[in-house]
Amino acid sequence: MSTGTNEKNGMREGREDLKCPECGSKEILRDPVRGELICSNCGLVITDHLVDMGPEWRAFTHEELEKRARVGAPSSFRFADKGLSTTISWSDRDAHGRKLSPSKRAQIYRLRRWNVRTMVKRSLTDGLIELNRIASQLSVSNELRETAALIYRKAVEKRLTRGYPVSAMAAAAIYLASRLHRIPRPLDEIVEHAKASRKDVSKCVRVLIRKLQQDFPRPTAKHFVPRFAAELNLSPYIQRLAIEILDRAEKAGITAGKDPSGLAAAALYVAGILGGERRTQRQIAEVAHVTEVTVRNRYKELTKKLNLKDIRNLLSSK
DNA sequence: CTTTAGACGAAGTATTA
DNA sequence: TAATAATTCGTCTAAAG
Repeated sequence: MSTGTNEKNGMREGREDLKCPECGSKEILRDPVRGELICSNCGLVITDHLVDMGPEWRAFTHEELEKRARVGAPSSFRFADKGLSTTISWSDRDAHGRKLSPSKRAQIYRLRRWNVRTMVKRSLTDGLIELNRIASQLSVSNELRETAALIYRKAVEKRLTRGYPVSAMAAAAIYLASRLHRIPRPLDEIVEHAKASRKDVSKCVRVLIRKLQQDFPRPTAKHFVPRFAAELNLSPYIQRLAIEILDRAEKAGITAGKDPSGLAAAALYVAGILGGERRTQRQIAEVAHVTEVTVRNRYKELTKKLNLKDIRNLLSSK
């Protein structure tokens, strides 16, 4: 596919000099009317996103299907549905049921293709706008946004977004991107900011995983530790302690089938107590998006099956 | 009054036949 | 596809601090 140049981890590190994300050209023109940036080389339209005002302008491609548009108003998404957003049926007959002449057929065919393309464009831009809205509220990094956008674009190209709420698909893309970056977030945390039900979002996640044929590493408890710890203002020492606990839990074989974020929560809870930076179960449960009950159960298991007395020594000896 | 602990059925998930 | 097992959730009760 034509997106082949930028693979799974987004396109590049967040950089502020202007460069086309698609072809790398530095010749970026500014459309004074719309405020859009256009790559003069490949015609890519780069919009700053409309909803938030973070310092980053970020880059999403609405074009890569047709590689022209070097002059005049770039064929932006706005231009796409001018007056012709009707659907065109796929039958070979006209309104009276008569068969169409070959030349007519060819003409209609071209119309249909054009029509489909504009629809693709529309769902793309809608989705990317929504994606950016959610990402802003979650304050995720730009790299992650781009990865999410890439996932979303692939989904649209493969027609996977049909039948699902735009917001659900966008949320799912962010969720999966965060997994790719090994900075997973609990699904519920993302759902909170999406205009869709948890059910729909997880449905979209499944669809994407299945149809996109891409490896989305499963979150492990350890991946959650830094984020949770930061939100709880726990020191790096406590983090190391928690990770050590998780290592042992894994060796003890009590992690299988358990919710990773619940596990991370409990480990931090124990580590906090051991290290003298205690947080309540309530606090921890909140940032981990699990219930206190879950924190308790995991915590009980950890203290029961693990010998935790020597952990401090073990850690300081490292 | 807050935190912790435990019990119960409901609900969503993963595994197996 | 349907049944089964394991897990988490929500809510309630109660003890401890």
